[in-house]
Amino acid sequence: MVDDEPDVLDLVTYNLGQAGFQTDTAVDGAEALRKARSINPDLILLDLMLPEMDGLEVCKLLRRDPKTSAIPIIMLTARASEIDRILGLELGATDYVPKPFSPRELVLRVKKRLEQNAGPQAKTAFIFGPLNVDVSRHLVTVKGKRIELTATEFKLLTLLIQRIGHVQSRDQLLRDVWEYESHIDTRTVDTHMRRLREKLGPVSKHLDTVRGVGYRFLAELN
Amino acid sequence: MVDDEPDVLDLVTYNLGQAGFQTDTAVDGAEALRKARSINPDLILLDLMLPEMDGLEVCKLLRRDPKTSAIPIIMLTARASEIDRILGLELGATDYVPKPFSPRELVLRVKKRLEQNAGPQAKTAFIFGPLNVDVSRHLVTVKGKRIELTATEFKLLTLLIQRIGHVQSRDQLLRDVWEYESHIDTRTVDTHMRRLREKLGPVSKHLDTVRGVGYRFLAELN
DNA sequence: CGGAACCGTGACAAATTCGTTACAGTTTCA
DNA sequence: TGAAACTGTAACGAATTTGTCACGGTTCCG
Repeated sequence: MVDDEPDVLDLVTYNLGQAGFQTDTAVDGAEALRKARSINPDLILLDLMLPEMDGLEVCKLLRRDPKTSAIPIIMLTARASEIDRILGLELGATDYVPKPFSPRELVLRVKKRLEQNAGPQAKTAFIFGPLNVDVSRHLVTVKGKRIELTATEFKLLTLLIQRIGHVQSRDQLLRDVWEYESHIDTRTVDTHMRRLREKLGPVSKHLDTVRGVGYRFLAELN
Repeated sequence: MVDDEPDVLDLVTYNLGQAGFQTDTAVDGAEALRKARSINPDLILLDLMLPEMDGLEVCKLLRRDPKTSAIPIIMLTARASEIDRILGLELGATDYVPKPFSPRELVLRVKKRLEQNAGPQAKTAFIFGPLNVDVSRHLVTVKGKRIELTATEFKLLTLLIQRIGHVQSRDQLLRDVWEYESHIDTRTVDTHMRRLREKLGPVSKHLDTVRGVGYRFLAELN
């Protein structure tokens, strides 16, 4: 959500959180653009009255960028004129909610919009610096260059990404990637991890070994 | 429990004590916030009618603070209106009990709520001043700087944190961290504690030796 | 006060973990 | 059918972790 009023941000993100959504916030257009490109959110709540770059401009830039052009944008504003609404929608807003609004109504609209998107456009693409992973396309690229992974390697990578930050023990990975049902003593996870790291090159630094525990995918490298 | 009526406080805490719960009390919002942050209770009983800062405000602040945001809050009040209830629930209350109430009913509700929390929503992130510990991410930071702990050190730290304030004997730690099944005479707990303290630096003051008994994690440093 | 128990500390060696190489069986595909 | 790719296992060794021992300072109690 993009809004320069902290109270509104807090109230709406709280309500969305209660409804089960993960949220992130930005207080101005520049931050919004940056985050949209790096996080690739499922939907953006965009206030029109922003400091410096107004919401319409932000919307325009989001729509122009291939990385963000498909993200649904719900515009929020106290502006009631028909011209503003139409302009916003023409510039690419998905929907329009006038302020003041009830958080419940907003949550309901967000829910509905995401349900509509759940089918063909569910989030399946992840970006981490030079690494792009598109799950539905079975596509991994590093700096735009395509990396060929085997089925098992791809499954391992995407599972770690989906559980980003959380350490997965070898037994967990055997259960969830290999679908083993009981504990066995094997080094096969280690071997696949090595192969995956080889193929990914330097971005394999995102694949972190926690000694004595397991592996995890790091969103950020320090 | 937070209430400005001493009779109510005494009655409820007595009944909760009889039911086996440890309790602590606050008579106003400021005290409640301070204690919630330092004690990190399993649940808060919060009266709406408080002097100075009312219960809704306290609830709001508790929910905003990462340290206290996950604590279940049961609201107590003589206010019967639906608006207040919805507002309270929207601000983050877990449940709502109208005054006057039977202490028995309250204890039962507390019990049920705590049982519901015992399973899938167990806490995995802890904050103590500069120290952050995130169990599922296997992440420990001090002043934002990541601290690398070995598997055993991490296990020892998190177990003491989960049993915060309670002294764990060496035998208990050997059983629960090392998974030894019978008593052995060893100094290995002491050694790991030393290593953990070394890595944590000044915040290791939270790791307290109780001579002749064992070790505990202190929520606050005096 | 002195002795015994306790615990922090430094040093060392054994144990464990995991990256790596190599190999062989299985599967896939032209 | 045969070659290539995939997958899992075994063995080796480097790095890290772990546990033990001995010493000495601190605390407690008779």
